[in-house]
Formats: sequence, C-alpha cells, structure tokens
Amino acid sequence: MEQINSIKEIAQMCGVSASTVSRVLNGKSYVREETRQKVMEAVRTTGFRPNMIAKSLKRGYARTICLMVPSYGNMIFPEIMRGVNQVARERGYTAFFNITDEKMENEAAAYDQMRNLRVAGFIICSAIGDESLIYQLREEGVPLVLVNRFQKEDVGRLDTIAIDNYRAGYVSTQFLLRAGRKRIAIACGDPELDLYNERYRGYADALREAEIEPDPQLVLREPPEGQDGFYDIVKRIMLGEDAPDAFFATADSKAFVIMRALHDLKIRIPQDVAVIGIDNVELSAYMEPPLTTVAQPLTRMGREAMTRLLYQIEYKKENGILPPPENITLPFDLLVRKST
Amino acid sequence: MEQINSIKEIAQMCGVSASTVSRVLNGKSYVREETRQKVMEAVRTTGFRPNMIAKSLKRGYARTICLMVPSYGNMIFPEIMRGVNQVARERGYTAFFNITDEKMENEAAAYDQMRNLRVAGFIICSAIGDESLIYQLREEGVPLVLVNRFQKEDVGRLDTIAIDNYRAGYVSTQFLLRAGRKRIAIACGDPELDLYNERYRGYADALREAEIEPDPQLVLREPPEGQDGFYDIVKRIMLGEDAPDAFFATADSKAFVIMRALHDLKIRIPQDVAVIGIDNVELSAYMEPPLTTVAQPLTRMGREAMTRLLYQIEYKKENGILPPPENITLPFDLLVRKST
DNA sequence: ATGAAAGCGCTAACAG
DNA sequence: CTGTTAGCGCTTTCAT
Repeated sequence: MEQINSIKEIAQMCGVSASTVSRVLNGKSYVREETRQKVMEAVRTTGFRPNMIAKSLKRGYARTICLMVPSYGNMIFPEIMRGVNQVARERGYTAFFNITDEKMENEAAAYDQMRNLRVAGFIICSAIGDESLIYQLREEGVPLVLVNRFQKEDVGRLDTIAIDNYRAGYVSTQFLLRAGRKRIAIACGDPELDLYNERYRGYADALREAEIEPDPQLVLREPPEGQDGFYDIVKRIMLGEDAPDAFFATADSKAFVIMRALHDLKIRIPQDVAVIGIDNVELSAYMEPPLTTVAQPLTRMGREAMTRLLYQIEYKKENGILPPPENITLPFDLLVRKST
Repeated sequence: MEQINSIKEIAQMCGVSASTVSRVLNGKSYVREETRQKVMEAVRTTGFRPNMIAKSLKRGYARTICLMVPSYGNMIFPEIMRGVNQVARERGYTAFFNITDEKMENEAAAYDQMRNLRVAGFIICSAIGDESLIYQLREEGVPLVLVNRFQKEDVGRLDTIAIDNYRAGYVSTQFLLRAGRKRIAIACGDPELDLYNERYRGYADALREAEIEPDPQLVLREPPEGQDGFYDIVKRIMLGEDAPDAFFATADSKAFVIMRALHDLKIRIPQDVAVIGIDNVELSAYMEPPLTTVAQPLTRMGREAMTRLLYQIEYKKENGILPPPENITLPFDLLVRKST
C-alpha cells in the first residue's frame, strides 16, 4: 500500500478519470453506484488523504480562521479558545492562534502572515492600541469578530461579542453596597480598553445612586510599569486613613493581587474588607476565601464568536459583501462566594 | 489600486515574466537591480500578498504545525502555547491548535484533519489513552514532539521534552522531610500518565531513604468521576486518625483543591499541614499562602519543542527521513514560598 | 454518467 | 539576467 497522494492516482487504479473520483469524494454529482463503490474502496485501502491545500487554492481561501489573543495573562483566553475550537471542529474549520504578547507589532505581523495564508476570517482579542488595522480589514471585506475588547465607536461598525460591562460594574458595586460596604475602592483596568471604562461607569453610577460621591482616592489605577500591579497600591491605601472596606476588582486577576496584598497585611477577607471580581476564571473558586465574581460565559463567547464568524463567511460568499455588523451582548452571572 | 492577487499581474504591470517577479520576491537568484526596483515598487503600491497556499501546494507541505492540547484544565498549556507561538513566529511558521478536551476521538479526528492540511509536524500533549496513533505518525515519517506527557517506552523511540519527573517528586518530598514533616501524603495523578508515576516513584524513594516506609493510606488517588477531585478525600483523611502533616500535590492544580479543603477545615497552612505542588502556574504565587512548588519551565518547553520540531522538519527535507529521536530533559526549580 | 481540459498562484528546471 | 514551460492536486465547465 504505497503512498497515494492524489486523486489522479486513485483514478488510475480504478480506471476512471480524476473528475469522477472528485465527484464521489464530494458527493455533489451523480456517479454510478458501481464506480462509486470501486472508488471508495480504493480510497479506503490506500489511506488516501485529500489535499486541503489544493482545495484551498482552488477555492481561493482556506477553511481556517485565526484567533488573535493578547496574552495568557488573566486566564480568560484559554476558555475562549476552547469555545472557538469546539465550533470550528464541528464545522470543518481549523483555527490558527497568535499570542501577541500585548504588542501591536506582533499583531500587525500576524495579520499579514494570516492574510497571506488566506484565512477565512479573524476572531480578535486585540492588543491595546490602535484599532485602525482592524477597520482596514473590515473595509477590505475580511470577516472578523471582536471578542471582549473593543471601543464604543466600534458598535454598529464592527461585529462584537461581550457582556454588558457597564451592568457588570453596576451590579458588582451595588452588591457590595447592599452588603453594607461604604467605602468601595475600584481597581481599574487599562483606560485604553473600553470594557474597563464601562465597568468604572457602572461602579460610579451605582455609587451615586446610593448617594455616595465616588472618591477619587478610591479609584485605583495600575502603574504603567506595574510589575506587581496593584500590590503596592493596595498596601499603601490600606495603611492610610480612611481605608476602604471593599475592593471592586475589574478583573479576577486583579482581585488575586489585591487579596495577596490583603493577606500579607493580615487583613481579613471579608470581615475587614470585601473583594469582588469579574470573569470567573477557573481558579477564582479556589482562592482563599473563594472569590465572589461576575461570571463571564467565556467558552460560550468563543463559541458565539466562531459561529458568527462562520455566518459572515457564508454570507459573504453568497452576497459578495459582509453582512451588517452585529453586536452581541451575552448575559453574565453574579457568583456570590466567600470574599464578600 | 485594484486587487492584485497574483505574481502574474505584477509581472504584467512591470512588463516582465512571472518568474522574474518570483525571483525578486524570494531573493534567491540574481535580478537586475533596475527590474528589481520596478517590481518591488509595484508590489508595494498594489499591496500584493503572496499566496502562501499556492506556495504550500508547490512545496508539498505548509509551513504550519499543529499543537495538540488536552485541556485548559491545569493552566500549564497556555504557557507552553506561548513558547511554541514565539518560536513559530520567529521562524515564519504558524501554529494550529486543537484542544481535545481529553478525548482521544477528538485527537484522532484532529490528526486526520491536520494531515489533510499538510501541516509540517505536530507538538503533542496527548489525551490520556492509546498512543498507537502517535507511533503510526512517526512511522509514516511525520515530524513530531511530545511535550510533558509520554511513557517510558517512548524514550528512544519518539522525541520528547519534559523535566525529570522522578527527580521532581524526589526533591519535593525530600524538602518536606527536611522541614521536619513525618507523614507526607501524596496526591497522585492519573496513573495512565507516566509523569505522575515518576513523581510518585520519586516520592517513595525519598521516603525510603529517610527510612520511612510509604504508607498506602497516604497515597491518594483521584476518583475517576472526581468532580472536585481531591476535595472530599482530603477532608476524610484529615478528619481520620493519623492525619498527614504534609501534602505533596503532583500538580499545582491539585494543590489548589487540597488547600481549598484544608481552609474549609480551618486547618492552618503551613503550621498544621504543609503543601507543595509541581508546575508553578502563574497563580500559584497568589494562593493563600503562596504555594511552594517545583517550577517547570513551561514557556521554554514550548520554545524547545518548536525548535526541535523545526529541526526535524529540516532534517527530513535534507535526508528524506526523520533524525533519531532525542529526549530532552529540562531543569526545574524548587520555589520555596509560604505553604511549607 | 463520465472524461478532457483549463486554471487556481507559484516555483523550478531549462533555454537563451 | 530573464522568459517559457510544466506541474503541484483539485474542481469545474463543457462535451459526449
């Protein structure tokens, strides 16, 4: 059983033409049952593998997509990847990944390389910075979906998937308030990421609604070169006057750092200070105490993103253009655990 | 600036032949500087993208590789992926990923699909179970590297990368012993995974060397359907007589569960019971208390795996066959933190 | 129902 | 230094 690498060789074995083999393999056209059997048999015994590269060349694009991920930092991306991968597999697609390490130059290089590979589309958790590359893609008619990270201006112009980050911030803060917390600090994320600004807005609004004016002292921003992120900041603020009695971390990963600092200060959670996060990455439940958090449906986000991307791809094939952008907002869950 | 999709169109624009354009693009052959300029100019202004699919078809395989990952469960895989991705990018390759969710059927399907895509090779963290598929690949001359998960029999037959798991188990246990712990329980991993058996062997040998006969009571095995893994087991053993004074978790993820159980029992770590893990995933440092662990160089493992895979690919191109297998053992570090 | 031929975009002899 | 030709494996008219 030597290496058979082409439809043509199968054809010769069966005494038919390559087109016939192609037809039985794709089942698109009628073939006499007898020849069909014969071909199938040859395919089976030789272990023939259809060459997807050749198919892609003919088709003009590959049944592959690219997933762009900024980092593995806060552990939300593996779960998104998982969802993407599931749907891709179900639909005969394969996913490339690119971890950009939060560098736009890496992301740009990846777009280039991926487009040369004629991927059918992109699922993007973009590095922080300029979005013009993404608009350029869209203008050129490249199917793409932004997950989680996008700007307000993108709504209506690009396809997006996320939770309602404003609500998430609002709900978390309100929950803390209702639990009787008065001085709630917020650990903000990068202000270049709109999702964090939204979460802040929700926080501020919840506070005002409770007739508390947000205290600038309690609005914590990560230092640019922040090795340990909020660690030092938390220590400082807790040692000062008017220390907060709760922290709203705009991401679980930030909550972990905060809890670390609190533990090191021998401050009890939640008796002295409550902590709430957003994400619900897997390990949140294993923190001490287990972290109360707003759960994002991460794997589902990946699934929906891939599903939507495939819709775009198919729509474009039929209509020649991308469908109007759709902005999907997924529901979230407040998971009350022991840190509040 | 209309869409230019082929070298041929560039050629026409410049009044040269396609081969000339190919030559300047690949810089493999001499071209008159003047024509070179002209072509480059045309390429630049048209935004021409060389079609990698066509190149792959010509070459016979694609400059892509496939990374097979069983799950995102214990968080070691994202870091491996990162290393793979880095080297791939440096070397003009792109990586597909497949998350098999620990199901061999998914893995098998992925091998098929990937081979149809003519990937140049595989980096494999295999699902638990039959390895015959992998041997079949090797026999067919497919470049591949196993990372972390492999059997003793694979050594000398397949390319592998891992730490010395026996030593890791030995060192962890010895460390606990030297810290004065007497009754050290071990949380074993799936016995189908040799790396866990090795870690166990190291544990047992360290114990014997200290003239302690391993107590079967203290050898903890995860129940097959273990939702919460070791959670219940730890609770039970701690409540019984002769409770252990230390836990050696054969993976950080297991240590997290153990610590959770201990906290819930109000048992103090490390005063009452010490805990040590293996892996050093990012969050280990944020546990309460921070987890002492044997650090695997995960990103480096990914880098080395990709590097080795590329070596295999190149070797095979030159010699027609795979190089003799190499088994790479990477050094690890004992990171002493507060849980011991 | 099937075959012949052309072509997807590129590279690699082979000529000149 | 450059052009011509053939072919990588497959699909797709267009005939028959």
